[in-house]
Amino acid sequence: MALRHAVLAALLDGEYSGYQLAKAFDVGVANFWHALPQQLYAELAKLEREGLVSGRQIVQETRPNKRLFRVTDAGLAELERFAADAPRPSFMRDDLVVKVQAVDGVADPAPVIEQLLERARVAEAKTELFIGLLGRLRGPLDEAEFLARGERVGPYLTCLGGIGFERAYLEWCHRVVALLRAREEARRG
Amino acid sequence: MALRHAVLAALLDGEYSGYQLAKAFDVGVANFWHALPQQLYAELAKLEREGLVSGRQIVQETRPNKRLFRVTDAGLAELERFAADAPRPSFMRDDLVVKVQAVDGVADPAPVIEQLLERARVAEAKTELFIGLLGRLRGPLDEAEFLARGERVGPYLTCLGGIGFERAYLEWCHRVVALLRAREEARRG
DNA sequence: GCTTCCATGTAAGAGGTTACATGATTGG
DNA sequence: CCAATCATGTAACCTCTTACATGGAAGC
Repeated sequence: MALRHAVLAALLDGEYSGYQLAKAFDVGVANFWHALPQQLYAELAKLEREGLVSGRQIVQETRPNKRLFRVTDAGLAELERFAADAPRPSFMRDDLVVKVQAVDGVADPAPVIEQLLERARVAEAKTELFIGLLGRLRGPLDEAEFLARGERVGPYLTCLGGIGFERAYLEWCHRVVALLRAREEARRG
Repeated sequence: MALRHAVLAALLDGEYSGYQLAKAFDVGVANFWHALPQQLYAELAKLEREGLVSGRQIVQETRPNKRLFRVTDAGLAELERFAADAPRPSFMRDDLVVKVQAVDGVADPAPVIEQLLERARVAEAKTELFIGLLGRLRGPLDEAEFLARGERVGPYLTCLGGIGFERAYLEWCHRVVALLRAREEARRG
């Protein structure tokens, strides 16, 4: 039951439609939570029924109509309650890590190496994206200034976390690839 | 459908019971996948029905009987197939990150700071655990030697990844805590 | 005596993924 | 002309979590 809180947290930035949220929670982008569009539409409907968000219809002519949502006072109270709750520990569940764990049980490590390289490219792309986002968040201020006196530092901090995570992942990918290649050469040569 | 592959990967090390696997996939330890005991018992039963693992009963006198499982040839083939499959991207889903994202929407950041400090302690404890595990995995060899010529480097590599991840998380926790505290002081003073 | 460890499950419910459905508009 | 973007959902399915159940042995 934390998707609801992720949605509420995202809506602290302003009004968004399900579609816009879906992009923010997308596979390639999501710096603090991931969810599919279907989940978001369902969750928004539920949150609205419970009075934690309120939506208003925007009639558009050249495009489909949309509904913009904002957090209600009850929603803010729910977030406050959530923040004070004991967090459930977060879990590692990553296909690629399982493949590396199993890498010396399989005959051919080549596909794993390929996937590590692809994941490294993804990490680099995400990092650049995040760095751009940091710049937009902090506006004209420099980082120290923004962090000390900016109004909304939450997204900035999670973005910094995302960069740190991606850099750690990138380094690991490179290290594992170098090692698997060295072992392959040793085996053949 | 990746829990099955995580189980197969874990069983590459030798024969284990559901109970032993449950400890390895436990909340506090799990360095490459997390799962609850119930999931593992169910998954092992399923894997056995499908012939990917085979179990043998160990009758014990002072303790309950147990079943030890090992990977079959069909299981190895399944792992091989899995390793070559396109990986599904791994997702960020972490309560604590959501709380930080929302931290400037809530009145009192104190509980979030407390949780970040606790998470930092967990990261340190896990890191020590992982370092101990590395030592046991590499045995008498030094790291370079083991990585170059050791037989089973998969678990070593995922453990290195776990250490890198925990260190990144730890640094982020410290940074966020320092910042939130500075802002609290500025707000009050 | 109380807790923890060993050892294995069942059942119900919450949460997440995959597949499907619709339809105009904008860009290459 | 084909693909992507905008915009919102439903339905079926799979996975994961929570709660419950059992019972002896070893340690404090």
